[in-house]
Amino acid sequence: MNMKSDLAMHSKIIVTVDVALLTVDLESSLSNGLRVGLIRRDAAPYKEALALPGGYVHPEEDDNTAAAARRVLKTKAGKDVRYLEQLATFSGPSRDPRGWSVSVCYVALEDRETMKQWPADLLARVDALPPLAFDHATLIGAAVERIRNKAAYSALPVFLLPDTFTLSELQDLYGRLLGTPLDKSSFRRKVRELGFVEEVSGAFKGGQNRPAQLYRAKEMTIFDRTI
Amino acid sequence: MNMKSDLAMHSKIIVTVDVALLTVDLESSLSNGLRVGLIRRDAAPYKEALALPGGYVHPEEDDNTAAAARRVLKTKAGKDVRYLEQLATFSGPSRDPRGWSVSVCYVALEDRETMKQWPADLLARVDALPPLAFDHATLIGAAVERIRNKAAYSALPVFLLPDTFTLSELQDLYGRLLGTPLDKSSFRRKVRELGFVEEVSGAFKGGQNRPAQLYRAKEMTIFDRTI
DNA sequence: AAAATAGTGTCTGTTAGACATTATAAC
DNA sequence: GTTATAATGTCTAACAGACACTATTTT
Repeated sequence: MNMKSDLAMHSKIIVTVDVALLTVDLESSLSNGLRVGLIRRDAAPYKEALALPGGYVHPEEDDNTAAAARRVLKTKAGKDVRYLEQLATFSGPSRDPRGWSVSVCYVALEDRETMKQWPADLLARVDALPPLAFDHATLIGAAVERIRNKAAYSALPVFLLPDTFTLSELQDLYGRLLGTPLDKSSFRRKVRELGFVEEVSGAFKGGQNRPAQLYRAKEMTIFDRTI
Repeated sequence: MNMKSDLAMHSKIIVTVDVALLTVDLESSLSNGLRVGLIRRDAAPYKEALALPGGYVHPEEDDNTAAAARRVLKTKAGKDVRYLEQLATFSGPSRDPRGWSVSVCYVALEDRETMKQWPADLLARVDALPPLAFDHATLIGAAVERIRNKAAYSALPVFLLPDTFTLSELQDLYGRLLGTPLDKSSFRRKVRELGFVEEVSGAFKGGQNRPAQLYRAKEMTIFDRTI
């Protein structure tokens, strides 16, 4: 098999990116609160169906697939995403009815406040997904698993919270991701020793009771290498 | 930008797979013993240069990129690989002189005995790589990092050993991957409680001294989901 | 017996979970 | 004061690292 025939075959492959944009709703008490941002497709295939934001890679425009993913999100959400990480690449002859396709899938994290601008009916609970186009339910499952796994040993979940947050909110978030309630004392000990947050001096969040100290993520904690 | 122009642009993208086939040489005392299987390219670009085994995805033949990676390895090594895992996808306009390219990269693990059939001069130490084609040095770096990270909490490294092995060999391997000598007693305690190996009853490995019990990996320990 | 490696036992400092206590606000 | 949540302190059981010890082979 020579290169010419390889190239001939190759040209049939569809190359896209898809992004699982995750956020968490700390209000909802049922389920873990994880939600994913969907779009409603305006073209075939799967016209009118719900799907992850995604699209073709544009070689003239995109410097790599991560840039393509950022461009797609910028188009759909109107702003740059705070955190983007490559998840995995899905491929095969039947996942896209147009033909043999490769989709490089990314996970993005955004806090609930920022996601307010996303249409509420397109923010689906990840544990109760509606029917989705392509194999996007599978991608979301992989994205959720990735973020859950990382919650156990990294500071990454802070991207799911606003710029400032209380330790109780952070604990609630980790508890939801890990699927188990955490002990307050142990959690704070851990957070202190890992040292990825710092007090916002003098800033408190008040409620019906004792106000809580606000914290922010320390500048450039190394969360992960992004490719 | 309509779909037609998208498709037109899209057809320029080169889709390949590359495989970092890793093994470990427990004899070598200098370095960690990790080695990667290379090939010498027989066609442009980078003709005559050293590179990872890889090639175009064949839509007619391959059911997905993992199948393409297995096919490439089968062609180069003549046998099916024991362990294959998707690593990451690398992309961009300049990593391949032929044009905008996407390479889905895989990590494969094989034991040293099996790798004896690989030409010795094409088994490079990962900590002293020769000049390589494309961005393959980067891919190898990512592959090594992945395997090192997994060594800390999984049974995956057993694929770097022959079917049967002694606990001392297993400890040596983990120590090399983790970059630190491990305590014999603690290591055995851990291996016992994780329970991913079992004795091969009556089988011992003799040397200049007390023979060591041989073990094998238990059938279908779950190492990881492969996509 | 000496040498070398396999394999086990024990001690101890650290840590994570459980839970009690104190602190500070609203009402 | 009561109530609610923030924040800290203390106790304990489990565990990991260090290291000593025993076991079994070759020479």
